[in-house]
Amino acid sequence: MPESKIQQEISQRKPFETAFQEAGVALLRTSDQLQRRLAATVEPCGLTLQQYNVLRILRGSHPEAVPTLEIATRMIEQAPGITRLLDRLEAKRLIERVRCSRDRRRVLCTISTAGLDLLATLDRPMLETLGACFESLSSAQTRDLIQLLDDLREGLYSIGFHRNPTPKEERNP
Amino acid sequence: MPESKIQQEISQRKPFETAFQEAGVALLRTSDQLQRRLAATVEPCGLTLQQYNVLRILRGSHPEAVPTLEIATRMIEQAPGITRLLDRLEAKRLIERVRCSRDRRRVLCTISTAGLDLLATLDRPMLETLGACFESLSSAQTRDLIQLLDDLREGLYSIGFHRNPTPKEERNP
DNA sequence: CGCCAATACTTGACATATCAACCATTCACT
DNA sequence: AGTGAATGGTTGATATGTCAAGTATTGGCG
Repeated sequence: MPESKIQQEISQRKPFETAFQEAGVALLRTSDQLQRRLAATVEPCGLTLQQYNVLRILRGSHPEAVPTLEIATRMIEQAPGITRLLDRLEAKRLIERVRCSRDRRRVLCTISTAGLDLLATLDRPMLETLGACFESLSSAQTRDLIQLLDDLREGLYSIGFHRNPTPKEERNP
Repeated sequence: MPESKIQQEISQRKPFETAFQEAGVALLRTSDQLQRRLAATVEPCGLTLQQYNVLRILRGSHPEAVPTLEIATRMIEQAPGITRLLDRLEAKRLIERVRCSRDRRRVLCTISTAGLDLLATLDRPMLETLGACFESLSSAQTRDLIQLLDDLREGLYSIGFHRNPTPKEERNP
């Protein structure tokens, strides 16, 4: 097997110089594919994957509200445009926002009933999509993959500009 | 170990229902982090990661030209906006485009000397960034990761690459 | 030859992402 | 209190991504 799989996929003529390069390309490419399939699953509901992600976060702590920037730190992908993301969800009446009375700088976000209903209709499709995507991996392989990715992120965070330095304590809202 | 690493990172209270979910989140999140570090490495040269990727593809087949859509298929991330991506690179004089005389529908792209020079200055920084990112993985682990991602994509491709066929319902007004 | 479908892009309209500058509020300290 | 720094979030300019429809060219078929 002179050629790697990724090399064939992107029709690359020269082999990778280092395994890092191949792993990097494989990671980015695989993630992109998964992302597209998940996005296609939520798209019929008029949601982007990021919007779906926000709703999941809010459902996770429902009925407690979550301040804006804490949502940002919990996102799977870094989202600097969190305000406008929330604007769109609020415009669709899927979330509600109120200013915190104890600390008036904060804006507390809650998922609405409509949001909960919408998420409920997506639960099964999302699980099915994910299941289909990971069908080719055994459960042992899936565990290995999780472990490797965890290790990889561990190293990544030590390099710099990480968002979640320390999982901070809960603050009473 | 009641909590998984990812669960801590995104401050998730409830554990994942399936290993697929955890693996999916880990994959997307790790990829996002890697992507940001690579993007930060090419950014000082005024390039996005996608633009860098195009230049790499063109250098790979230099001095032979590559038609537009073939670039798109070789990209790491799917890029529907390939035309405008090339427009920007051409505006910066990093690539050149000419219409193919044998098949006048095609547009052939070549990397310019300036493009080659620019890439040359980025070779070392990119290798260093990648090396730093993968520092926490042994070479055996890196190989395992590549293999797992390859297997995963294998399954992904078999699901179907087509556009979302379901004609969607009307969205929120 | 003449027509039509397929190919290879290109363009326009719109949604979203990104970075920096900004405002309001709170905290720390004198 | 009173000032300055830090925090929490918003906004504006600009870049980029995405989908649908459009143009030009080619290849196939009668």
